[in-house]
Amino acid sequence: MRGAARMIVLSGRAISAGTGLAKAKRNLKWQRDPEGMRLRILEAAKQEFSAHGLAGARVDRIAAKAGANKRMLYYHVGKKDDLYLAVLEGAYEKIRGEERGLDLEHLDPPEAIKRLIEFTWNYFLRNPEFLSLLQTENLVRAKHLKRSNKVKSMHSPFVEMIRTVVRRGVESGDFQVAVDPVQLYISIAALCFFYLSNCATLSVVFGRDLLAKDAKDERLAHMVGLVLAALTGRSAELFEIVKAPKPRAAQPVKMS
Amino acid sequence: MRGAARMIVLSGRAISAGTGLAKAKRNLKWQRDPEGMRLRILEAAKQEFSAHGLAGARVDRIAAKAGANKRMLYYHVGKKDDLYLAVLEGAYEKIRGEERGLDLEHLDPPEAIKRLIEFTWNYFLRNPEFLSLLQTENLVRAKHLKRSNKVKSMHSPFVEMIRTVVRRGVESGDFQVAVDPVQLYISIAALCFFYLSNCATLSVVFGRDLLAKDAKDERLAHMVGLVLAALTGRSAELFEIVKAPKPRAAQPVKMS
DNA sequence: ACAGTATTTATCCAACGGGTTAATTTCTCC
DNA sequence: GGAGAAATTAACCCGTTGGATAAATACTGT
Repeated sequence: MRGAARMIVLSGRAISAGTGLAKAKRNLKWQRDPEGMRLRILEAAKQEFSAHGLAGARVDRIAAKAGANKRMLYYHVGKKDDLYLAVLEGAYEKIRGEERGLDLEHLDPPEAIKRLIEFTWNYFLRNPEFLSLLQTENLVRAKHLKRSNKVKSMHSPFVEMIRTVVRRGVESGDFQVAVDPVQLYISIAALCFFYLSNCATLSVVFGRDLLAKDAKDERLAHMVGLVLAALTGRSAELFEIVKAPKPRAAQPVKMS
Repeated sequence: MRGAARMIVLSGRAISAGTGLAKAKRNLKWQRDPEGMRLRILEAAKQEFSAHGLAGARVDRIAAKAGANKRMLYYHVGKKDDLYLAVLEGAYEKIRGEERGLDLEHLDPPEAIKRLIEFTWNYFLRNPEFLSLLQTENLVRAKHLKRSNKVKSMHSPFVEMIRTVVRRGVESGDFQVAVDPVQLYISIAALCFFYLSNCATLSVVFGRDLLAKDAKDERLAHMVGLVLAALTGRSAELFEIVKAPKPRAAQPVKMS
């Protein structure tokens, strides 16, 4: 239940929306809005932690970004570490929620895998903070995640989903191998995750802008082609079908 | 040229190796060893930066770990950022060096790809700091890397190597597709990198120890199978050949 | 309208952390 | 054997930062 209807107050000064109303309570300095405040704090914290990591994040900056007094962070959430964990849990909740919304049961196996890859790719593109947060959490060896019962109980629906898709694919003859769904899930995540999270260094090393529209399209086509080719064994067709729309652009990297 | 022959002095106190020698110069507090000092500083910095990231790293800890006075860091290398860049450059130099040592020209294409994957996997396993450093650098959008002419000029030999391997594979009929070598290189790195760098969170999420011997073997087999199956189109055989040694262990993850 | 509570602001502070200054010691070359 | 340079230590500086304390203000039920 969000208190979203409430007027939002920034840094102690009320936004005089209707002037009339504001004048009525003339000495109004600020309004209460605990739920809204909490949300703004978590949103600001998410930005800060994903932009600077756990150690690099600054509590004061979070407060400023949330339009709140620093004390509010401790009042509504807790100390820096608690704040960070809350953000992390929120991030997992969000992706798990979207994952559940994507039912692939009714698609034929290759199509289902393709859609799974596309979803993962687009989710990462739309939620770059998620990538940073995961990296940050891995830097501290999942210290916080281990403490979090909430996250531990949030299993991704994808593993079981992949298991049945693969089984159906094998039975129908579409797929030639019954790969371990966990391995496949990790591989799909890996292909998307690494490209995007290491985009900056890769772009420098290869001297290409890997986030350009064309580059992203090409990457998605490659990933889908790679995985489906491996599963179906029909490499040639799949790689071509997938990248069909493009009339074969010249390769930007030159060799000797 | 390392001054390695010199006696190493820790935190201002000489290690009295030969007692006789030490007594000869009785009031000896410490010895000079600029090259050794620099190496120890960089090694300590590498550990610190990879363990805690750039913002989380502590200059004092680096000094302590190097058995040096804090001032030495600034004297021999520079400020924190310079230190970090030096470490990063060193890491790139090291991997590029090993990459060059691995000539795959004389192997037949599938074997070459297999060896490439194995090398990447094992390098990451042997040099986990490299993974952290890359993540850290990406968190700051490759800020330092962009400033580094040294790294920018260190092209990985793999891209060109992959290009010729793929071409040979297509010509010989081993491979069914002429994938873009950059995409393939990124994909191989991704499969290895993500699994290892996100090991901690993945282990929590899946409730498995992904670094157990068996898990690692299984992962390597999966990656080789996936990539080679995609390239050759012979999914079934490859996945089985690759994981042949194992008599099909029971799956630890249970479903409904 | 008023008492009590929930929410928010205003200040403060002790520890930390990067970086610097100045003195000390060892080495090298004549 | 000693002067000058190179390497190293010791001590300090000061802005930052996470966190805490206490006072003020808005809301709620009666």
